[in-house]
Amino acid sequence: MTQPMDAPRRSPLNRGRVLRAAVALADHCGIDALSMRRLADELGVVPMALYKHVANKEQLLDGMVDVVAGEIDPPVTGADWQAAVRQRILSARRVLLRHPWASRVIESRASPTPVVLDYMNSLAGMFRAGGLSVDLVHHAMHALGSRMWGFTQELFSAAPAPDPQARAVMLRELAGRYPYIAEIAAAATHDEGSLVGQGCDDQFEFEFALDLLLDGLARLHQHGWTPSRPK
Amino acid sequence: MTQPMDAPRRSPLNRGRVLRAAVALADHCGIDALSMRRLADELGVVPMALYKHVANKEQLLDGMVDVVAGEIDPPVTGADWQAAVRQRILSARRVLLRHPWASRVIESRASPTPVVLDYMNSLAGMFRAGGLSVDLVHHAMHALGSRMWGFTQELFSAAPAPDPQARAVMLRELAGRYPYIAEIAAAATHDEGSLVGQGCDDQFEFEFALDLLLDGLARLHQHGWTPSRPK
DNA sequence: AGGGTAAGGTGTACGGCGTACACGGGTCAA
DNA sequence: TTGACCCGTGTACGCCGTACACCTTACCCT
Repeated sequence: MTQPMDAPRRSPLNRGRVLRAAVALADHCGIDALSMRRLADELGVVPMALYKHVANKEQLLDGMVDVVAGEIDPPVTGADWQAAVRQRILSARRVLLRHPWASRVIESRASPTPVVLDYMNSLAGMFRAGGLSVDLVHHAMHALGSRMWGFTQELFSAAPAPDPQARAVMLRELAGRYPYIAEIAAAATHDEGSLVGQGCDDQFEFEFALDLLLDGLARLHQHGWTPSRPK
Repeated sequence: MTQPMDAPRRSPLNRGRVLRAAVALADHCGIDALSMRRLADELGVVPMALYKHVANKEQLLDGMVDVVAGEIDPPVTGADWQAAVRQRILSARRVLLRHPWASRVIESRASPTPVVLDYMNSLAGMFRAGGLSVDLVHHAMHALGSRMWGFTQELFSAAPAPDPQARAVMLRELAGRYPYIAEIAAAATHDEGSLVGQGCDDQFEFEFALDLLLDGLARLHQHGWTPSRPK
């Protein structure tokens, strides 16, 4: 009499379903919309039910990072280390662009999960395979920082990109107090779109900086850099 | 009868006092402890009183960033651009180390305040004074990213730094799954302290990466880099 | 067959948060 | 005297994460 057959008795939750639902929710509604209550709603469940599968919200976020880290392509083989690292990081970037919330969440993690360590370990291994010394690899990882995940800070990315006329006005008053920023913005708007943040090609900027670092590391490596003998 | 003289009728709040108190509170108790209620308590006032001086918490955080940005030394004069930029950024770093919460807050701002624009503008001006093209300065600013504020992500910095014995055990099990991370950690611990995050000298890592970028930019500049002709 | 155990979903409740809104007292100009 | 204002107050709302006790269901062991 407890209607055993009309509702197909939804399959029980598990950690994987919770994490995937959380990623989907963050993808669609933004990370700020991700609350335990909202996520539970989305899964047709009461908030406290989630705590049977994740210890708390921090661990939920850890798990979400694992999900996106798992989407990064494995390393390519048969290329020189610089190209291989470059490709891998650009793959990470493509993943991060699919999950715009992820960069902030990655930064906010207190300690790395095994999946995150896997990625970092494999990246370090690619440098090592190219012959770089342990010390140089160490510094390389630090120098890359969050860029190894395919994102850069994008300080102040929220440019509403107004119409051309309003933009010209804005540029003019910018030029008064911030001439150097204004000239950059002006140059960028000539080429493409709007103000800084949209007027410049984020992908180009990312690759420019990545190559600056990788080229610099390659140069140090070629010249036999050692900790005691900088440059 | 309303005791007009026993309590010296505390001077009225103002935006500056609110911001300075917020900075002090974040310095002492961490950014997570900074709530409007707690800050109001600290100022001997009711929470809603703060809203007469800052529009909301976001604007409070903006103001706090302004306070710390104001502590950065002005540019030095008479040095070549590379040394000048380097010194300025290292000054920013010293400020940020005094306010450990600030890096996260800076990253979280949606759009720059005038004070923040001042700093970025002046940094761009230093590059320009060195003769770099507008485009190269543009890319330089992006490549620096948050590093222009003197910090790097410090992904996963929270290493409790246990005793040497426990560290050895940890290193051993690290070596099984993450050999390349383990060798870095091992090399770093030989030299100095504990695991990654403490075992390596953050200041050295920062300067290494900063110089890698600045040297790379200098090289591009020397070789007459233009947007169309990379490398 | 029966009873114990464990897994997994529920309901209620607590303390904290940011902040909208109406109010009150003080100061000062008209 | 009156009224406008500045600026601190009090109350209240809706959100958050999550502790804790509870109930149902499924399964295993005797």
